[in-house]
Amino acid sequence: MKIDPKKPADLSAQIAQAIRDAIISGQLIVDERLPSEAELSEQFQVSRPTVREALKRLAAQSLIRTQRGASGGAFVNRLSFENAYSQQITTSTLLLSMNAVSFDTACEARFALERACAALSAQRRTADQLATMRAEIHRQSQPGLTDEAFCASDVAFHRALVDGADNPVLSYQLAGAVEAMQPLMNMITFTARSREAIIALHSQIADALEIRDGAKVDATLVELENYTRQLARDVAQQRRKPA
Amino acid sequence: MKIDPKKPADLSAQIAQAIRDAIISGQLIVDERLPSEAELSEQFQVSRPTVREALKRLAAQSLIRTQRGASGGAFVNRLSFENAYSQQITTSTLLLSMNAVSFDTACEARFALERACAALSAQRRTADQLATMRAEIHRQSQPGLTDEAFCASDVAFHRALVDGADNPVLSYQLAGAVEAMQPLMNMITFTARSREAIIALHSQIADALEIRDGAKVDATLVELENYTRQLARDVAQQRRKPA
DNA sequence: AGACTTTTAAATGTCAGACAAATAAAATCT
DNA sequence: AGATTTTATTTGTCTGACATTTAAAAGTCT
Repeated sequence: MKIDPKKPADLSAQIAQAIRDAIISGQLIVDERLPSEAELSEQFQVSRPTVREALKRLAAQSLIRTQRGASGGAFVNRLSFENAYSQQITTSTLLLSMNAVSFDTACEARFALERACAALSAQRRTADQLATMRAEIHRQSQPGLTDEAFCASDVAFHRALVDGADNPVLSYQLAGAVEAMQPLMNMITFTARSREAIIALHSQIADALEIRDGAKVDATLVELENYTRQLARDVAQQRRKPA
Repeated sequence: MKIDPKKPADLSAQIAQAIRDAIISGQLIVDERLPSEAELSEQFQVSRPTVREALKRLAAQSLIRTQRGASGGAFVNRLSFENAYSQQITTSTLLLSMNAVSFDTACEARFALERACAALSAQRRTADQLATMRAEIHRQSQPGLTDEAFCASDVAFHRALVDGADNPVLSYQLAGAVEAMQPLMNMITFTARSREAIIALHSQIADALEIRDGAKVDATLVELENYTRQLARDVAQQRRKPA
């Protein structure tokens, strides 16, 4: 683990990269303790604040965790799927908002990815997951539900669908796509009629999953995608010429 | 932008979160300059090193960039797709290696996602992208190619396929899945015969894309997935009883 | 001896003050 | 006016110190 002494700027970034490389390459394994900040500053020939800046960079990526006190220190973190989820969601959300990704583009990506899970989920979904989906459908049909609550339930429904594929890597990838769509979905106001239509499609999906008909799930997702995009177009149109 | 003075530990994390929230909520917009470190330390009533640790955390997530000198400072970064790619790849790679995700699981996810692009790519792929794919196929058939180079070309091929869908969100999501597979793929040694088989399937995919036959692309990807998983099984078997 | 309490040492968290280096704007000179 | 020098601002880094947390060691009592 060495750093280039010729490039004096961004020492903390170099040190962070050196430690990151050590973790990625397996030189540092999960739960292993890094040398103390004092030892690291001696190893890299920099001051402790510089080492600390490097460690904070790694902590921001959940690559390490720190613990105070005797026998404390910085430890290599097991990057859990949950940690990765939340990072992915933050990143995806910012990516969409900062790059002015259109609703259509985001929607297309989200449904394309979700359809990738359809067949697997039809094969493997558990009774529990199906029950979750039914429960969310029921919640969605409650009167007096706010748009935010409806959206949240929508996310939970699709989350259960994705989890049905029983592949953590897929769930992880989809988490970003589905959750990052929420701010965009929140721009849509769901009328009673549009909610009905969505709930009907959700029910169709649940029915298809119940009989493990992957093709039907896929087809219904296409319908749902088209309907969602239509709703977004309507909102855009109404904005253009308001009443 | 306030922090809780009652929880004295992890001040830098709190400050980072406060600034992060301000960025996500749109209070700080792209390319806006943050207050100087001195001003921030006064605002938050902490020392400059603490502020710096917070800023480094944000820099690690590419949320800000810093510039030295007069009229320098920390600026809100436009989170580009490219920045997000590399972070996603790092995260995905670590996620797979640290959680002992099986080859089958990763492979299944990767191809499921890639198949999600197949139909779109068949519709929209440009002549350029097709040419890239042909070029990579040609490279793959060169004799004396190392396994790493073959893998790299394989990634480039699939990258072009995904980019053909002309949806940056899809490309971003897929980047993680495809690239994170590389360390796992590198465990496979590609014999001359297996390379031939893969190249044949690649050619089939390119041919199908040329005539914009999405279903054929999809079917061939299924074949490729099965073949890849078979190769991995063979490697595992050979390891169990080595000659 | 064993269980409980106190002390101690090690580590991170935070602070204050200082200087170096880069950089753009202002001032100066030709 | 244009080129050069100076200056002020800001980040990057260092030194040294103290606070806080925590586990282990030492001590104490039963």
